[in-house]
Amino acid sequence: MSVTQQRKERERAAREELILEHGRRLLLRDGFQNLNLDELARTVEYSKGTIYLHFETKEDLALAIATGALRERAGLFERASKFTGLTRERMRAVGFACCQFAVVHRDYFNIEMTLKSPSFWEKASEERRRQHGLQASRLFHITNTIVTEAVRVGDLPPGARTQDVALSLIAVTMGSHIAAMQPDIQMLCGIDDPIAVVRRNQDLVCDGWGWKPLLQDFDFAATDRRIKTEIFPEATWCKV
Amino acid sequence: MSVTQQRKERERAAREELILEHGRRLLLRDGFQNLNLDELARTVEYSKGTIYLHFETKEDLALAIATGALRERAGLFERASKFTGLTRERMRAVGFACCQFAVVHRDYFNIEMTLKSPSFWEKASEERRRQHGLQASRLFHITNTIVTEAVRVGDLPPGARTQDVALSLIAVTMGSHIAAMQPDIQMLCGIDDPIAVVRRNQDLVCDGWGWKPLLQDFDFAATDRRIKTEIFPEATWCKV
DNA sequence: ACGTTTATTGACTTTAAGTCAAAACAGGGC
DNA sequence: GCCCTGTTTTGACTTAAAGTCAATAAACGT
Repeated sequence: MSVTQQRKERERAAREELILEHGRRLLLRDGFQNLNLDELARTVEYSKGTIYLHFETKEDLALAIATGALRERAGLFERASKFTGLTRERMRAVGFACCQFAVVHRDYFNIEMTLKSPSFWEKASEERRRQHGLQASRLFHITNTIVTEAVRVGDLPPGARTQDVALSLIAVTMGSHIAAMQPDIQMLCGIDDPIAVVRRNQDLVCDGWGWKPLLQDFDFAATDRRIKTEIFPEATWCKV
Repeated sequence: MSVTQQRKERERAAREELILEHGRRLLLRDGFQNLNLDELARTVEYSKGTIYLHFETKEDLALAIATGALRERAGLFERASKFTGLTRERMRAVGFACCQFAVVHRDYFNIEMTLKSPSFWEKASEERRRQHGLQASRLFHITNTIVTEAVRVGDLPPGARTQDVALSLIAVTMGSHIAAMQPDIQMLCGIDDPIAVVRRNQDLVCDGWGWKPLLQDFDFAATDRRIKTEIFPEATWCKV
């Protein structure tokens, strides 16, 4: 590839990044339905036609934005997985990463929900769906690796299928994030700290599997302090 | 109110029911975004204007459909809550009800997800939002009542806040339904029976709270048989 | 400087939600 | 049965926004 072509490729990538950046802002502000590509075009100071040179459809754009966020989340998971300690402490660090992400991208889960419907998914391009799947499996594998290690060292019962453990953690985390953010559920359940809800529910599921050490047998507050100090010093939301 | 007015009111209600019925079918087939009110008008053999005499916006219609489904779900919960036995068995009956609903309305959760975004919610009418909240709180109270009873009789530790227990069950159920229905997660986790995933995860959370009797100490297969026989004979999906 | 290729544009097409003036209908009095 | 009046229903119209593409501008090589 010639030098000129390389430069053009760089410029193209920079422009795509610019569109994604402003797109993310508008998507979070307005939701997918109300995201207006004419407005986005005005904002990034390119024509709508140019946006369509990068993204096949509005859904394609939204999926690309979501994938970017997912990549960032996977990055936090990776940092968390480097935490040293008992397997349950390491899992806790991943849970911490998940909350850190939720705090920084407060409304990301609303977008993620929009994606889950088949009628959305099928309007995005093949390639972008692949990219999204790639990041999703990164997240899964980080979780699953720690679970596998836990079974190996006997912190989890030998009968537990690792994917089932990972799945239960994914499900409870997703569900807790959504539920704890709903105003009506907040009211009914008297929630004042949604993040605390997510972490408590993750603990419940780990305890449910009999993942040692159980909540009652160990000082996880100390673990949280270490996670915060060693891995996520930027996590000002964590009061430990 | 005159006899004529009463008849007109009945006819109006019947028409609304007709619109909701066909609306539900099209909404499940096409998703919210692709639901076409011109097509719906043709299907119910009324004009689009008439549909707008019943519903302020497309969102309003979709919310009404969702509320109908929620009402049905609450009905199943109510039936389940009449089950006699230990508190954990009664909770299990409610979990069973939830799965029964999920089997009958396989794709309902996709719709429910669409609702959760503020940009959707704010386009529905005040009254329909109230109705939806009403049904949601019915569901919550059935769950919460059983949890309260469990704390009272000592099946749950006295320290547990009942809303926290209820919330964790709501969250894990919601999350499991969504996660277990996603094709990519099914692939990664090797899911062949999504309903089994939901029930297992509900058990994990109950065990996590220390809700007696724990899974390992009791024959819940016998409970499931009783639930099926006594409350949900129509639940052919349940193999016990 | 000039022709050729590539990149960008925004006016245009299309689709579908939402509106409302006009048409159809129903009920009651004669 | 017919007309008049108030109510219901309609579907052509307005509007908004996604997506397209012929025309234009910029970049490039000679």
